[in-house]
Amino acid sequence: ERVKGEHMQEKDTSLETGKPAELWIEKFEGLSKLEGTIKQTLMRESTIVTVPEGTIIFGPGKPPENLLLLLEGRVRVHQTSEGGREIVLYRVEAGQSCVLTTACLLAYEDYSAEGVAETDIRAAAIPRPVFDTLISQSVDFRNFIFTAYSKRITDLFLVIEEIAFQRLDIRLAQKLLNLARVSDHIKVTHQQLAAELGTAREVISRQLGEFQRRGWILQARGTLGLLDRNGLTHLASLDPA
Amino acid sequence: ERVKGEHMQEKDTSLETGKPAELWIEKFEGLSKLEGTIKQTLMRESTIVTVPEGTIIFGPGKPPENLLLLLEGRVRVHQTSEGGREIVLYRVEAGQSCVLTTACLLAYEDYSAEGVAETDIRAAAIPRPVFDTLISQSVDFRNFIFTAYSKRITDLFLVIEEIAFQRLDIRLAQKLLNLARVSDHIKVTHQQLAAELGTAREVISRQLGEFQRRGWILQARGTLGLLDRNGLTHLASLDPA
DNA sequence: ACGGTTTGGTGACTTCGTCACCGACAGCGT
DNA sequence: ACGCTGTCGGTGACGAAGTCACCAAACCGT
Repeated sequence: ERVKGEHMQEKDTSLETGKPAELWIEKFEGLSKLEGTIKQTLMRESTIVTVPEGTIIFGPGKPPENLLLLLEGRVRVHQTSEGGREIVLYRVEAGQSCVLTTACLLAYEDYSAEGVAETDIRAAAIPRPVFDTLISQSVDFRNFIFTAYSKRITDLFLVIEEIAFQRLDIRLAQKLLNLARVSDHIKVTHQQLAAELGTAREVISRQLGEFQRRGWILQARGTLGLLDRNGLTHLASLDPA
Repeated sequence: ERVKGEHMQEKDTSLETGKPAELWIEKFEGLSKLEGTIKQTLMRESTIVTVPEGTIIFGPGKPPENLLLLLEGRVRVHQTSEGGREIVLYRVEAGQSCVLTTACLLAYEDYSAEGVAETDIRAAAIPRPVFDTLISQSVDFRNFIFTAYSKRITDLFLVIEEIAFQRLDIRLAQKLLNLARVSDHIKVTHQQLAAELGTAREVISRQLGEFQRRGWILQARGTLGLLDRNGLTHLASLDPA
């Protein structure tokens, strides 16, 4: 079950190929305004890595030794309880840094969270020593990192507020709308939705059944289609004032 | 209801009084090994502040402009939902830094959490510019800060795991044992316990009623006493394997 | 085509959250 | 002492959510 993808394939585009160094730094809002020399250090000392979908980037017993800056793809960070239940904590999108890896770099203590590549990924890997240098030399880099930490923390606050206080049908409706931003057709199993919301599969099944009875969605094995966005939107906007 | 304690009373012991500067740095495990010059900067540029119990240290609309290092006392960080329900996110004890204040220093976005002095507090306040200088100049200070962030994040992971997956009676038993580490007599209301665990007061009342029926505790208005630690301990150690 | 796995559907039951309401107690002013 | 008021806690009824056991249909590899 546990997909043990092989380790990252390192590839230094600036040295091994004749191509000009990729200007990936510009993809990061917080990094684009770095001083020129800092940018150069960053480009020179970091490596572009690619990892295939499904790879476990970090997790219990897998301390990452690099800070990863995501260029392409998406990483899901989730936690699995003893009872086998799972909850998604947050996602890291392209253009963001995967801060938990730094948290682990400084390896305070064991954590039970795990980071998985949800898609094929391209990322810039910054070795610990370089990270340290950059932090000490650049205000902007510091801001970038601290901002990333803050975002994670506030994300977690949100998750806590939702699982503790928000009704499940509302959260599910929100999640569906979110997943359906590209297309009305979503490819996801009940089990996956349960993990997204930190609940049990049966609960999702029943709730989706209700949504279908109301004509909001249409279910099929492994997929579901939105029929009535308005119905969902209305429910999703309901607050327990 | 909302206790709007007056603002911090600043008091620079090293300048205003003839007393020798307090060696508070040694109280912090991560700071005691700082280089001498860094320590001096820290001592010189920071201020000792005291705040009375009940003061709201930071919260929505109250961006803190200092990094606080707690010398004495305890800070509770909690979140209140629209519906008026409350949950305790974590606590900052003496010897730790109140990282969320730095998170807010870099003011990523609004957060709904709030920090309250649970006891009278003495803390060293480090202004933003000094914080920046220290971060850039000292590896050890960086580690201290990053470790603090990591701890908060892993704390939040724990909270999420508990509210999502753990039975309430088990969590309550654990909380009671935790509160009763000094004395068998705890001074706490059902409402407060509900906030600790992110649930409703009625649920706590019923659960405590059950505990009492089993002879584990004895209730009185605003307090409760432990009669049978073993019973509680047994329940608390029950895992949903 | 076969057997195993994944997916999802269902009923019965427990636990938890919500709502409405009530009584008991402490503090306080007169 | 008396009543007033706000806090604290108890309770019943109900709805929402999680748990358990089990089954059926769809899918997959060989």
